[in-house]
Amino acid sequence: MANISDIIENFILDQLAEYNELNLSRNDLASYFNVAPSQINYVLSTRFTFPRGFITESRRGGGGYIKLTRLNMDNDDVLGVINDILKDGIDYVSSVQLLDNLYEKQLITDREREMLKSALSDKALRNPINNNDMLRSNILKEVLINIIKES
Amino acid sequence: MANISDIIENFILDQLAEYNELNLSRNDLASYFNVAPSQINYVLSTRFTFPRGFITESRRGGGGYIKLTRLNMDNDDVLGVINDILKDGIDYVSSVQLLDNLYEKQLITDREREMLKSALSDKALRNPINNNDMLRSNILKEVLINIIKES
DNA sequence: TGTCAAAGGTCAAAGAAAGTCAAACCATTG
DNA sequence: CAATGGTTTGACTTTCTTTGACCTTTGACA
Repeated sequence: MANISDIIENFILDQLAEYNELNLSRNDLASYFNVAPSQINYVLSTRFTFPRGFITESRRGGGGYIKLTRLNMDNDDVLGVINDILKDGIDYVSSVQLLDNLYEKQLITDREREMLKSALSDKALRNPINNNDMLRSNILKEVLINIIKES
Repeated sequence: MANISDIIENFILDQLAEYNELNLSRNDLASYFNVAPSQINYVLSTRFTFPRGFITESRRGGGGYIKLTRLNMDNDDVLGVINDILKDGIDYVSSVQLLDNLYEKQLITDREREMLKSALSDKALRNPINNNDMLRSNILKEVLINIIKES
């Protein structure tokens, strides 16, 4: 239990205790704990995962960073939906129903719903190989994650 | 945000806040921030781009200058942009810049911008054949048409 | 009119992050 | 004690930034 990954995990959790957002530098963190930089990725990808309620964004190059955000777990139902539709795609009609649902729950506005309907329409997604349902669910998933991130 | 390019970007945005036009001297700016003059070009070409609603004109030689103009985009222009920028696909970075632009013009909200960024991310669009740029522009097109219809 | 200094432009190399992936390592457990 | 699965490390990749050397354009003025 005293492996360095766990220690780093706790360190990060500590930092995160006060705010739901944390900006960290992979190199600094790595050298602070005297580990390979990629170990930070390992910790993030095994501990701070989406199912556990975290998401990360990052930027490379000079002034790069890794931004870690803790999701608000009040959004359990949305989380459930995400993992459901994630599985095997969703057709347009169902996705509209889903959007209506989110609107009813006041998780998205009317305008947002309409925008997303456009974005998820077969016309928008039209492409050579017909994987629209899968594509739709991927897009929806990213959007939903974004929504619960913001809230 | 520890990189100088972002700082220069903000500085310029600050200057630009009041008017839609700004005349700047590459050399002066560069020496003010203590960077290579070409860094100014870098900032301009990565931040003050057309999708973000800017154009630059310049003149060399004695009394030379760089003139930066923020485009004022109304609904009609958005249509133009649709046909222009989106014609043969758009990469993620440019599409984000376009969304930034629409946000600045108050045609979409911050939240809508973030949602659309998610929807247009490579992660969301990931698919066997790599036609992300085309797909992205199709989606964006549908959404923008929808927005204009509403307003 | 020709020359030259004063701009700005271009491009490629170097630098500064973060990401990926596989091999080596280690700890648990049947 | 061997198999399994989680850790740790390091080499290589990708992305973004910074710098500098060299190029082109322009206007002034001898």
